[in-house]
Amino acid sequence: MSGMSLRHALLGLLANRTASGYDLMKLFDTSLANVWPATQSQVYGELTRLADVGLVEVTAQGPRGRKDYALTDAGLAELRRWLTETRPEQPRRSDLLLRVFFLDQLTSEQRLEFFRYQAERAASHHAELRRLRESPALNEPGRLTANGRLALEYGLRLTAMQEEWADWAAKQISQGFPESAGQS
Amino acid sequence: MSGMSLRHALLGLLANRTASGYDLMKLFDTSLANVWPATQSQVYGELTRLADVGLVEVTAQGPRGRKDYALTDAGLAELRRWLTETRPEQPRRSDLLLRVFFLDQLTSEQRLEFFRYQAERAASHHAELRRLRESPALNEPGRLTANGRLALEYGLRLTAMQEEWADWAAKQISQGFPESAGQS
DNA sequence: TGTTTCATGTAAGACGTTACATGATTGG
DNA sequence: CCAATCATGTAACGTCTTACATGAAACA
Repeated sequence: MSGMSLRHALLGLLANRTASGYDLMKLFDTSLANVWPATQSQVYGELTRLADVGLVEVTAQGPRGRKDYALTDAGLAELRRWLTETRPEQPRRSDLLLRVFFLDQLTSEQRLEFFRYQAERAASHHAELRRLRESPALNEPGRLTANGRLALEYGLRLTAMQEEWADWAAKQISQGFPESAGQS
Repeated sequence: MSGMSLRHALLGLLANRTASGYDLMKLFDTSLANVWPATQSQVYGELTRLADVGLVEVTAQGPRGRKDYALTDAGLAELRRWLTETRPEQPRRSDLLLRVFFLDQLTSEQRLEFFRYQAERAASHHAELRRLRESPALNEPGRLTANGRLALEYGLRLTAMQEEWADWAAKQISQGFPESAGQS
């Protein structure tokens, strides 16, 4: 009962306009791809559950069994409650940092390679986000895009920091730190 | 079959010294708490599975049914394979950025408060990590602590960046961006 | 003798992923 | 008429969390 963020992502998207499960899927693959990916399976399942508890409702049926969902008053209230009364949790698990803890299992050369790769990957991710910032989709006015720019700025700063850190770590290692622990 | 990082966390810890499930739990609660938390339930279950596939083995039985586990040759090989032949994935979901996408549901005042809180929280997390850096546990020599310092530096840079970003976003908002969208 | 610490295990449920399955409609 | 797109749904499986359950040994 702690997370449920997929649910709130759906409510948030429906606050803008009504949409079908199919429409919502596309939004997850485009605007929300970098902050909260979701699969088709999840979207349809959660929409049914949301309708069951009255946070959304089907307002129209289209061709091919299409159902248009809209936010109910209860749904909007729940969205605002989530935004104001609950606090975001930062992610606790890092695949990257876990590896860093066990890096003494490798040779200095391999450790260097590890951080060089991280620096490179962060740099290319950063470049990708810079391209996204200049893309036309982000520069037309609109609610989601205004907020999206704030999120994008986070990504730019994060990837910049990651590159600097990896460079720093590589330098530490090439200066013989930590005392070349070697294998067992 | 993609992740399995809990498995590798256990292998990594057992590369240092043999340990019981109980010992490993304590290590998860201390050294790995900030990079890969795990519950008692998970640890015991995964240890049995690791023994089943021969990556670890029980080398001694102690009082109270205690089992000491050690890494096998296959286990060490798997640990090194994971470190060198697989690439870390960065986390894709952010509870924080998801909220940012829907912030237009709030008033400017509430949005300001949101970012002020984020700045504050990042600052206090940063301070906590600085305290950890000066703590005696981090300053005795040892394999895990040398690597831990690299991970800690990441945390310090991350929290610093988060505070700067939140301050920046608050400033954007107080300058009337994005054009005070208001409620529906 | 009683409490704390050590020590291991199982079960139920939420969430997420991948794959399977089905079919209508549109457009060339 | 055929292919792509639109559109929804189910099933199996893996991981993680919370809670339940049990008991031996140490120590005061």
